[in-house]
Amino acid sequence: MRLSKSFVPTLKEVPNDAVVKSHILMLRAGMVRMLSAGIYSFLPVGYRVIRKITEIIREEMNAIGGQEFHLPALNPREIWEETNRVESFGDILFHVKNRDYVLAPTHEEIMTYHARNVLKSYKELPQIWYQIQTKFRNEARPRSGVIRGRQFLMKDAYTFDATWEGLDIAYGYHDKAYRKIFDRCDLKYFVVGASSGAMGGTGSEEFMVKSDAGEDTVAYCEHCGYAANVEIAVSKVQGKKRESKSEDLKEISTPNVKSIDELCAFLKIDETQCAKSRVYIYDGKAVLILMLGNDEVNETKLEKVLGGTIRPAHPDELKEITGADAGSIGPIGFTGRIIADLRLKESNNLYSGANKNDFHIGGIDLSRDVKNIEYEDFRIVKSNENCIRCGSNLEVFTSIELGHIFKLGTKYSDSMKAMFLDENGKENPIIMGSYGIGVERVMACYIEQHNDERGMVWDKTLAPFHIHLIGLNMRKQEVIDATEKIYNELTKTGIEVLFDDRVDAQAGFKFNDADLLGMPVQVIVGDKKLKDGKVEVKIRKSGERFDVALNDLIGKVKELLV
RNA sequence: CGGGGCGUAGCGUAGCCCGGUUCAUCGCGCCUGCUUUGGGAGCAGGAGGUCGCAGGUUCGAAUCCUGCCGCCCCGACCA
Repeated sequence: MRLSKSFVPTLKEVPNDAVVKSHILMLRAGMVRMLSAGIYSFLPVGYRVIRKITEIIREEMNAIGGQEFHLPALNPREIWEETNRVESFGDILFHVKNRDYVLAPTHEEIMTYHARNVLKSYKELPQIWYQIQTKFRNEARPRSGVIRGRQFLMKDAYTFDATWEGLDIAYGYHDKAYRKIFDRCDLKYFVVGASSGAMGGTGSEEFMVKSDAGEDTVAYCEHCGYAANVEIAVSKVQGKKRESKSEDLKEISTPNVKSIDELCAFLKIDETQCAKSRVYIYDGKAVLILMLGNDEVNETKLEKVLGGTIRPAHPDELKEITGADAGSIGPIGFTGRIIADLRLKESNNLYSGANKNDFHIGGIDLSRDVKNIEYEDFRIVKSNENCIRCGSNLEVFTSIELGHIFKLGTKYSDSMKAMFLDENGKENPIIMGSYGIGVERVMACYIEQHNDERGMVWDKTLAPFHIHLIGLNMRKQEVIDATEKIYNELTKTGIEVLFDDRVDAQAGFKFNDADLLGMPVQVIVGDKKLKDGKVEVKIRKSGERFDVALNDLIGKVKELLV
């Protein structure tokens, strides 16, 4: 492709609205342009990367027996009514105004629609169906450029099996295929196993990439691969040791002391001698949660323990329930259910609120003084705590979800009546799985992981072009002749060349564009070196440059691109 | 949907607080000509703006007020 005739609007300055590295670089390199919040156009260079990614996905999906579909984005609303997802998606689902259609946010319903009444016998199963297409979701807040959009490309696959064992096999295929895909894309990723949530399935895994632009907070152990969303993550953390002698309860005047830090400063004690109180309302009743020191309550864990939705008590409720305001609440005298974090198990000599403003109580022995106390894990795991599995250091960071594989079970086949007959002539719902990959996210994550201060750094696999050919002075006939020849010969051998043949661009301008765009190998042709029959080759990743004789160039380039 | 920020030429910006001969600034980019040609060139000339939109206050509004729209960030939400 010749730059002089191409639309590659590179930018020297960083556009105002871009914050995330990958977004900035994609804009600066002329790969994408925004049309509206969360809606992006891919320009020629950017689209080439999308094509490379989708081709890898396609190859790996085909390798496990996947069959590619092309499905409508415009769907009759009534199909979505069958699974009640018009309601469950709510505002996320785009509705067409002048006809009863919705824009598909995913395609379980449509695939199931095609499966039902057609896949009727166990003999026709299993099947793996997939598509790589645009999805539409009315995200309340699109963000981070292409990473969370209202319109985005997704590879989604669906499996149809006659048995649960078959589903396990299909799921295993996808797990392997996904690892191959992300490995081939040269992404550093990790896998978070999660027990299924609202989807009602029996298992799922998320493929994640560490990134500041991420939306999920994850605890990860580099050493053994333990990874869990911080909502459910656990670590090995020391509890408070029970001291040999329990002191007597004592009420202490603590004027204007509200936080644990203030209490520690006031009494000159350590935070690990304090039990922090939090009151939640569950099922109309108040529950007191005790945490050691400044540990935060993990509300997801709490909901799991209690078995339903909770909310923090309002300030006026606190006063009514405990007789004190936040900051002076504690277990002594609290009449409702009390659950303490495991770190506090059977602790004594603790300080906590007195349920009386401006007073705290010391010498609390949970075993002695708090009857019917329960213990559960409520902590939010923090960085540098020890891995629950291997004891190494845990890291806590935000991540982007690249892909998700999911054992759906019969949720959709049940509600949409997609049934098959088994060997015994008995009718059963088809057992399904669903498996997604965010295509733009693969691209954004790659850029997040492969860039330097000069721009993007592509490896051959995903690079929009293999070679960036630069003619330094395109007014000189010898440079024109040499670059044209190189361009034609490289192209002929199947190498993808971006040819900077612009006449009016300065050398420095071209170098900077080439570094920004980041093709793996640059071939630089100037009249000075041409006189000696040589051109310069630069390796983008290492910055290394060397001269190559014109006659050896094709061979050398091929060698570099292996 | 809550909180915060922003909206001036293709991009990045000054001016806004304190309305008026600095009122539409500057850099990059763009066009023409000449020069230059291995790390975002030099000189000369030039094009490009409903100051997000709509009202209002005022003799006078980019500037003050109200409403709306758009974009970004934080939060809520997220199969």
